[in-house]
Parts: sequence; structure tokens; C-alpha cells
Amino acid sequence: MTEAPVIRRSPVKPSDCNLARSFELIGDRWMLLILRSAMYGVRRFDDFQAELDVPRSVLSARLAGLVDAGIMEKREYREEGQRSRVEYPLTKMGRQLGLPFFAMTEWGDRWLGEGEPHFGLRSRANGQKLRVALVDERGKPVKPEDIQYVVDQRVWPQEMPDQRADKARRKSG
Amino acid sequence: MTEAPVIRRSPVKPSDCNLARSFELIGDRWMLLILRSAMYGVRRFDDFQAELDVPRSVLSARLAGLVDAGIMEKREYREEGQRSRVEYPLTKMGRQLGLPFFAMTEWGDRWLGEGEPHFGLRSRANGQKLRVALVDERGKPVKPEDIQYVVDQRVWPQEMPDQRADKARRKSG
DNA sequence: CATTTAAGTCCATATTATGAACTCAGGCTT
DNA sequence: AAGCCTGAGTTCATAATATGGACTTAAATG
Repeated sequence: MTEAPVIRRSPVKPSDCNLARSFELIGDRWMLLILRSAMYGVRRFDDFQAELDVPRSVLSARLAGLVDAGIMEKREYREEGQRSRVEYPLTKMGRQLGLPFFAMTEWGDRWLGEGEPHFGLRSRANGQKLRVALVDERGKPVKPEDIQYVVDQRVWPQEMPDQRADKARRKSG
Repeated sequence: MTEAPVIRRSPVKPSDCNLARSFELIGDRWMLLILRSAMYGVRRFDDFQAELDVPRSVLSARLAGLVDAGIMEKREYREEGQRSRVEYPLTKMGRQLGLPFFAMTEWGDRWLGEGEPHFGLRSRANGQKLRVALVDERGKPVKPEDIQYVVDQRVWPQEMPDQRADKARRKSG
């Protein structure tokens, strides 16, 4: 392995970086936890509050931020013979956080989990477990050593830090 | 589409959820931004500080937290004829955040980006752009409508909120 | 009409962040 | 040898947020 050069600045300024923008938008403990619950279908103020034990004032502010960002929607609805209530469903923008969140779940399963994870995805077609992978334009998974970083059409010195699916060396081991 | 039932609790308690654990560990604006820079190879205290303009005291605390979590390592190193310095390289645990971060980047490109994104991944083998996808055990991408949630070996009512690769309806449009 | 439920707001206290200045050690310069 | 520079922090006063509990409002229910 060659000596890694010292890199003093990232090639993408935080202010032009969509990852940094995402983190500035939703990189907050409560927002992320609210969104996790929302992914499972939780939609009501008091349900978020009870599940997460988040202070009501904070929840109120975070939901407003999420609505503001377009990730959630605030909607009145009325169940059969009930009075009208407020709900906060995810918008499409919010629902599409599913993939990053699932990738993060896999990371947590590997590095923070103890025992079998409670949650996973499965193919309805063949019952197989699903995982997140990098695929090319034809949907073909790429070998980790074939992954290149590209910044403004140019290959960036480093490779993808680590995608080796090295044989589950679990924390517990 | 059937009426979505009201879901009052997520099927995985936050305290048993590896996603929630991940968020509790690194779900913090500065940590995430530090990790973003670290993914590009930034490793030194002053470089993080200058790039992110994070208060030095906060940076100090966050780096300690990341080291503590096992995501970064604190190491002395000495360049040719220089005095010894401190660096904070990612551990394998840290490098493996690459995939969730890239998934998040794609989300940001779609929903927060203006114009062409600055960063992407490419296959060295055939030059094709790479993207994040859900694949089955054989590496075959699954159709969005075939995705099932599984909680403790049981199928959970809802589907994956949204994986439809619906024709790029960009914010800018 | 009193209660209950849902969805908040208000407010005093506690915690954390911010920004600027300061420290400390080693190597470099003159 | 004395002073200067750099990297990696620490310290501290002030500012901003979070926390937790009580309170509010509105509609439905007994």
C-alpha cells in the first residue's frame, strides 16, 4: 500500500456539497429519530412524543423544520366519526430517505448491534434478504476495488474508503 | 391504494434499533460534517477546523467522541524530517460509513442540489456511473414493489416507503 | 357540564455552543 | 541562544438551545 498523502482540504467545499447540505438540514439527533419513526408510519404529534420521549417544545420545532424543508407534510385528517386531527406524513422527499437510512441501519447492525438485528428487508419475489450495494448503470454490482471517486468529472486520488465485505468480524467476537 | 392504517408505535423500539443507535452516536451536525471531510482524507485538527469553521473546543470534543466510538483513531505520526504530529484517520468502522453517506449524497443531489453535483462514483472497469441500490443475495437489484419490511422474522405491514426511481422530477424544474 | 384527548405553547432552569484569547511543545531562524 | 512559527489543543465569558413541567385550546364523550 502506498503512503497516503496528507489531504488538507476536501475536494468539494462544504457549501457546494449536497452531503453537507443534507447534514445541515437533518443532521440533528431528534430530527433523525423522528424520521426513523416516521419511516415506520408514525405520524402523530403525541405518538412521536411518547415513542421518543422528546420534549414537546423540541418536537414542535423539529416538525416545523421538517415541514419547512419539504420532508414532511402537515395535514388535517378525520377518521370515521372522529374529530379532525393533525398528522405529519412523509412527503416523497422524506420517503426517499429510506435508502440512506437502510444503509445506515446495516452499518449499525454491523458495528453497534448485539445479536440479531430486529429489522431487515426482504424480496417478496424470492424471499431473499436484501442489502444495499453500489451498482453500475446496468444494475450490476461493482467490485470494491473498481470504485473511483469522481469530482467535477475528474478522478479524485482516493478510492472509496471501504466497501470490502470482509468476513463479519463482529464487535462481540 | 388501501387506506394506510394509523401506526402509533414503530415496531422496533428506539432502544433496540441499530438505526436509532447510530443516530444517537453520530447524529450531530458537527460529527457528520467532520466525518464527511474525513471520508475525503482530511485528518488533522487544524484542517478540520479551517475547512468547517467549527469552534476549536467543539472540534476537540467531537473528535474525542469519534475516537471513543471507534470511528476514528488518534495517532501520532512523523513526516520526513518534521516533528511528530497528531492525526485522526478513520478506522474501518469509520470508512464503512462510506456507503450510507453516498446514499445520503444521492438524496441530497436529488432534493437539495442545484445543477450538476460535484461528486460521484464511477466504475474503474467500465467508466459507468455508480449508484446505490437494494440487491438480493445474488446481487440482483430488486423491483421496488418487491421490497418487504421484516421485523423479527415477520413481515411488517408497510412497504419500503419509497424506492420508486420515478423520472427525475427535479426541484429546479 | 365535567372529562378526556390531541396538539400544542410558555417559561424557568440547565446544558451546550460559540468565539476569542491563551497555552504548550518542538523545530526553525538569525 | 532568543525569539518566532505551527499544530494541537484548553479556558472562559457570553449566547443560544434544550429540558421538563405546567398550562392552553378545541372538539368529542359521558
